[in-house]
Amino acid sequence: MEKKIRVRFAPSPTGGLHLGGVRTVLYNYLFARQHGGQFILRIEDTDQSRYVPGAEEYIYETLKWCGLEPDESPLKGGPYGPYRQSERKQNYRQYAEQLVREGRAYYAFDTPDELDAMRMKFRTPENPSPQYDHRTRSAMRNGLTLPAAETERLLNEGVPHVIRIRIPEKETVHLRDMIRGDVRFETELLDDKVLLKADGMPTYHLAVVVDDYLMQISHAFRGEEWLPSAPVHILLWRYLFGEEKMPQWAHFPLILKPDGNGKLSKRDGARLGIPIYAMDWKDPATGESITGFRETGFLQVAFNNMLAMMGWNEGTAQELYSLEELIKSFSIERVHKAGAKFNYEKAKWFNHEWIRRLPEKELLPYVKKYFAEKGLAAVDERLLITVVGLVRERCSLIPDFYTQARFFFEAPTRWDLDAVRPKWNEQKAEFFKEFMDRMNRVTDWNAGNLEASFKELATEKNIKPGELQLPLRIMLVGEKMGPPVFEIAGRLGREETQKRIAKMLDAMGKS
RNA sequence: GCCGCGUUGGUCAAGGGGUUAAGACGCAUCCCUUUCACGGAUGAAUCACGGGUUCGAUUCCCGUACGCGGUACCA
Repeated sequence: MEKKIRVRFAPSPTGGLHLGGVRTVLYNYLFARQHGGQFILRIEDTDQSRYVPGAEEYIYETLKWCGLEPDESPLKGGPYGPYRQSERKQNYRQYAEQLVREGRAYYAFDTPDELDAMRMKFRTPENPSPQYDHRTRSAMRNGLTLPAAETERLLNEGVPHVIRIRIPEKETVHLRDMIRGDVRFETELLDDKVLLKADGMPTYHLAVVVDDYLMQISHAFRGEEWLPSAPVHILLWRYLFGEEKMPQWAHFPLILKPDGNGKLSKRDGARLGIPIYAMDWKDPATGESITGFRETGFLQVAFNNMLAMMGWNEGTAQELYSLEELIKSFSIERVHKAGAKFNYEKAKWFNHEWIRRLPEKELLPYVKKYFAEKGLAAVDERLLITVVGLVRERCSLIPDFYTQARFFFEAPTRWDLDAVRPKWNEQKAEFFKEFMDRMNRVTDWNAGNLEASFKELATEKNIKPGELQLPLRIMLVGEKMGPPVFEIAGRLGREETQKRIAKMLDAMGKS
């Protein structure tokens, strides 16, 4: 019988969630949904010193905004809880001690200073960072070098100590990665990683293996930065639970800086003026804040779509995918091996496309919320719907709706008079005065009728209608932008249109 | 330094022994539109380098270069 599909995302609450992190969530989520499996959120908070207040809540909020809510999490609970590693502390020690008993790990009593001294002592130009490994461990204070009675004594006296894995000397560890295929590591080059820290907390290495086992994780997907430590995890699986029970691994490529090289970092956001976190994040310690895609005006569907395409491609020309479509089409095997540079222009393009194709009812909440923030709270909902339809094509971010449509709700207070003046004359002023009057005769007020009336009068006056359209636009909008001008007047209504024409005519006369 | 992973236009990428080497973003020109966009058309621009293997290599193999990641009682 096939193993149940259970995948987990395991962030540490040490700050906001950047793009790479959210993409890992997305891929995990897609895989789980695609196979009818469970998506689990586990919080890796074993390093209490780095815990940032609010970071965990931020993670929940991000997942919620992205629509990627887990089936099991610290909030929801579930059959394999707790889902916060700090609350599972008591689980880990027994496994570490089991390894010691079986000769696969050992106690180490070296102080931080002693470790530094060792690294200094063995440092050479060829080896700038000496490891705690089979070459150096014999020179350290640990269960392998100390007499058994001495180790026992230190333990009994409660001397601070850690437990380190004892890496075998000459073995080749094979990782079968769903994306990269067979990756080999020589244990000769691996170091004796700490498994259990002096404070009794496990390191990531022990915790990930124990928790994946206890939570029956079937597939373990994470960022490429974990690839080098994969052999340690494989060894732990072999010693503790058996490699046959080990989840299948996949290591995702990194998301790189838009310019230059390197992993995308939070600094790049401020430097380049682009969002790199899903949502705004304010570091409570430093006060530093990073803008998010949500606040910049991205749609949930577009954000997910953009993220999914950074590192995965179905092999067709299709680029636009809803979450549902992604669930159908996604496959781990088609995730790239190489990292991708983040391209903000393309990200905006995705958003633009989704703004154009999303049903109005789904778009409206975004627009309403933004309008409210800008002090345009009490807008006529029906007008808003038609206006959204009218301007959506020219908006790529939600705030664009405000610049593109605010004039439907507020009369302009300033006009781009320079655009009008050069060709302005008394005859045109006359035209508009008469046109205001003529408008009263338009029985069925709509764009088409209004345009007909406008052109009729222009012909009578012997003026090219085209020369009058720009001034009319400036009167209604204030600047050279927006949908076709008669469409605007049609939505504005007779009275408001007349008011705006009169107002600018007045301003024109004064200047 | 060592280990690991990568390398198709500026960017995201398809392809994978014989192709005019898809497509998208961005850029440029033109058309449409007497606004700004959308849209349409066209264009510039790519297989990191060197050796093999082969009738033939962008594709397979080996090197080199370059980039990235790791090398913590961080995750």
